[in-house]
Amino acid sequence: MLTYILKPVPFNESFSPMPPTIRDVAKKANVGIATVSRVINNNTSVSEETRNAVLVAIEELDYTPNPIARQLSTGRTLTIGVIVPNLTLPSYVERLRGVQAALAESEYHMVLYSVGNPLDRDNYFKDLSRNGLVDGILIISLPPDDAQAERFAQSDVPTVLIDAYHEQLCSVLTDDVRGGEIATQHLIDLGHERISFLSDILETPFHPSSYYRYQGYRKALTENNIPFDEKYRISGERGRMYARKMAKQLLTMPEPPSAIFAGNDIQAIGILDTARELQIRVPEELSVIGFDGIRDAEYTNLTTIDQHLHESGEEGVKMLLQELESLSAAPVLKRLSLELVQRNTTHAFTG
Amino acid sequence: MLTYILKPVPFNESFSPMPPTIRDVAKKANVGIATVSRVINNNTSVSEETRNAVLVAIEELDYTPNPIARQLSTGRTLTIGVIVPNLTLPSYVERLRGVQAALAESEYHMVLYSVGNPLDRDNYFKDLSRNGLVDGILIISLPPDDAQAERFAQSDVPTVLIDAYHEQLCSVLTDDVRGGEIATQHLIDLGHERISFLSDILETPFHPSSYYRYQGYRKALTENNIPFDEKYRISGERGRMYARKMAKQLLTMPEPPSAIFAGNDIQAIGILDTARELQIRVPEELSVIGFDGIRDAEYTNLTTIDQHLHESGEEGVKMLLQELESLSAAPVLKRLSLELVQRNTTHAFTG
DNA sequence: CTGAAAGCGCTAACAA
DNA sequence: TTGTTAGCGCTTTCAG
Repeated sequence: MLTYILKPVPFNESFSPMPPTIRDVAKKANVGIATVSRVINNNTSVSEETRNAVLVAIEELDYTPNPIARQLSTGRTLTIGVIVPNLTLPSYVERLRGVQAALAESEYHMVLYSVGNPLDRDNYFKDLSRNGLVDGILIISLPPDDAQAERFAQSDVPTVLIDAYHEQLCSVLTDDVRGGEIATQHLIDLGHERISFLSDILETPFHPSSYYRYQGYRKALTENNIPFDEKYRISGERGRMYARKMAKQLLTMPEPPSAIFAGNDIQAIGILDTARELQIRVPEELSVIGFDGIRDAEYTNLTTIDQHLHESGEEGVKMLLQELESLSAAPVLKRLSLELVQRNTTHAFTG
Repeated sequence: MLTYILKPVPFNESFSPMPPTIRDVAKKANVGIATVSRVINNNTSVSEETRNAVLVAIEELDYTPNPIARQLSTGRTLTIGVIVPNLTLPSYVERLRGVQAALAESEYHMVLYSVGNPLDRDNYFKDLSRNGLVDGILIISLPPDDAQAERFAQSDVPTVLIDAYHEQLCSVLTDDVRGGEIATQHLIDLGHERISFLSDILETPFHPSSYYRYQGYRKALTENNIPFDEKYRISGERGRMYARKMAKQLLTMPEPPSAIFAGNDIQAIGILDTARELQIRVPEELSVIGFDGIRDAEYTNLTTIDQHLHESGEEGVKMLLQELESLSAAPVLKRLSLELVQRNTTHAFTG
């Protein structure tokens, strides 16, 4: 019999371990729960008097509406899912900063889905647009394949790609070909002709931007009638350490380049390391230009192509918020501008 | 009458814009929804036969359980909220990387609550532990006041501080005093006596670590019978540019320091900028040591005190996950080790 | 081993 | 202007 009495434990008004619900407020204010809901949601159809009574009850109970219940009821989560490769590269972080800054001014929160391997990526791509966990999706530097893009496009969760492209989806992009061209042209303008291109692997790219930058490099050479020489092109594993090794290979060959265009800033920094090690003075004896415009480029005084990473994040959010309020059909594409930032690692060719 | 017929629109089996629910699966498999739920949750009390039927139905309908509904029902969200200052400082990012890495191996997701100003912070501190949006909270580099800490401690959402301390809460900490001592001792060991301490403002600290490091600096001086000279201490706004200015002030005075201990790596890098500008050779003419062990320190070959930022994030998660499965009462405190990383910016004193 | 039914806390018709 | 009620999609007793 005791159990019977113990189980329900009703009306324990004095001490409530559970947070108050809308029902508690309604009871306290002597109104229906719908009225409380109206007050919470600023619905106009509530008399000033009633509203105040509810407000007082809310205050006294220190009540906060339960977002989960709200989400289930409305179908909106006020959450944006951001799918991003593990924060290994500074460029991802910088883009994320932009996303965060833009999202801070909206009513949306940000859930970070960090991708460590292709499987992670595929899982997030597959589930996130349909499990109701997010209202919108932002994908950074991870190009979806056709089937995945189709899935996103079909789903009713708006999706925007940043630094990735698919014809079916909205995207914020950089013109990597043009960037590669600008970088190379800068070196040519300085009088260089033996110009190397050092990057990560172009053939089976995780992400094709290096390849596009390479195309820009080739284009600039052609336009200036400088023959392309395969021996000045080198590519390998990603990362500063690998860049060092590649740079060493480049700089120790018989007729070394007088300038190197690196696929990204980190690789450019690796080149600077090697130059120091080999006692090659930069920029007097060797010009180096990077690509990205990460903060480290500033710290190391690296000349680079700034692709406005922060802005890419902001623009992505802006685009997504627009989709969110007016589900437009056609994919929008926004190209970001590029900027040559001259610092201390490029110099006129000196014999 | 038409409206009557149009409203319900039942049994539109052929094309369903809405994702399938547990009820659809139950219907298809000819079982009750409870059984489907059991299968989803790997409850053992289901016959192999029934289980298979359900699995097939799930497969055919391409069904995924709705996490929101689940959350409302179970009260668990499988989400960890991470409150972190705007990702402005590299050290925050590095800690976050650690958090992300550790969380990736758990079943939890990560929601980022980025704090731009004290108001943001107070709001997150106030609401997050009781609105049911997260199962646990990780706070990075944001010390709560007594009332806030009390609130966290009372709430049933486990909370762990990283790089912040309060007696009421679990925390992962660095011994900044000891770190300051190690850094200073290193310079003293190299024969330096005119040692500067350059940092952000100590008096009204947003975060007290600089002050603790300063204490370590003083302690080391005292222990080595080197009189402290106020003119060698300078502090000002945070950031590399301000550090440059402060360094200039320090290095252009009559009897400039032969070594500078910077409150953090970014400030140390600012000092290196100024040294270059003033044509003071580092480390031959000036030794510089930083604090933190961010990646930029590696890039710039900076000698520094590595406080294992990445590990702090991992440890924070580990601690939180423990709290999550066994709500222990007593606050746990974990101190991280410190490491002097000697690179190329410190050198024996040369008259 | 299985199904019916009662919530989880809220929103949104609908009726009054 | 208000209250009643029926869900949102799931988990979890409780019977059977």
